[in-house]
Amino acid sequence: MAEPAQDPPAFRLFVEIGIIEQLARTRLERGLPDGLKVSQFGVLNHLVRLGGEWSPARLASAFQVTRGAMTNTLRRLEKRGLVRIQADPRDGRGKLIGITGAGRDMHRRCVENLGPLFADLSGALSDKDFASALPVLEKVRKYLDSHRS
Amino acid sequence: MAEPAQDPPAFRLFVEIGIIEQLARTRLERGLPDGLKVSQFGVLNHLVRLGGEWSPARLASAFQVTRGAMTNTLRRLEKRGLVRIQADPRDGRGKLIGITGAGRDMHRRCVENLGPLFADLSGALSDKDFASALPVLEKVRKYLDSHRS
DNA sequence: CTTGACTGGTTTAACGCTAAACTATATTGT
DNA sequence: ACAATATAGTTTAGCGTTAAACCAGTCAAG
Repeated sequence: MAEPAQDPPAFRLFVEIGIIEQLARTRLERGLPDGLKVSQFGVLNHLVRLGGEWSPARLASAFQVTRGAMTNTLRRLEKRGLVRIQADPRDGRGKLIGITGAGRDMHRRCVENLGPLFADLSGALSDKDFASALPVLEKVRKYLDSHRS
Repeated sequence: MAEPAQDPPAFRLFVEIGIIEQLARTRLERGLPDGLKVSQFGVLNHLVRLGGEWSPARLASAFQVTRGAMTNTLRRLEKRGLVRIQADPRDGRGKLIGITGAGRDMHRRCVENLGPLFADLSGALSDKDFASALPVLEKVRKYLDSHRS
């Protein structure tokens, strides 16, 4: 049912990645509370883990999406009261994004809801499996990131 | 610039996959002739490699997208004359998709245009690297595929 | 037969993403 | 100081995707 094995390994890797991305996204989204999207949870998770105030541009760069996409994500998060958007006092063009208390609560709920899903996955594959694939993926990501003409 | 290392390996793997999918898709699309999209090239490649006539439902299942998405992709391919859509003589509901001569030509042009990109990538990573990540990704894909409640 | 359940394909609404154009503010070089 | 350039954020158009509702044709059990 997958792609023919005659394709070169690099190509097959991209095909696998494309399919997994699709399946994982819809799967995660079904587990996220209140219709929250993966992109929105990603930003919340980022802010909770790393803390502090982030400009939209830095967030866009961290997630490798366009600034337009980040504008959209942040607007939806703000509309729910999950992040706070202020003007950057040091740069008249800039804004600063911080997480709110409601944002932290929502993040906690997300992590709880996602727990069983990752637990199931850990039954099928070990952390070692995941860890063995990570270095290659990081290399691919860094290559694509730096060589994006 | 990526996701914090404190997240569990499975989570980090999904984050990497999400970012790579995005970067790879836009990168491939810039290399594809005449504004062809990755999803459209995927179907052409499938038909060229495996040959024969395929129903939209089988194609949707092969690529793990909804039938609605495949309807859309096939309509665009047909509008360009790259595939042929006929009624299935054995099933009044079904259709059969086949590639046309123009479709084969387009596929050849795609492969030519994509050549340099994959050549560059082979400079940064070996086939061995790709091959080492593939088994884990296949396991993840199969797990997500079978357990999609 | 005929009813009920299933499957194939389409359509629509809602969302995410990119690319490109645009405004406003910073920064750099002369 | 000033002009040219770069950066921050927004907006719009276009495409892809899912989910859900829908119609038409198939198939199996009474």
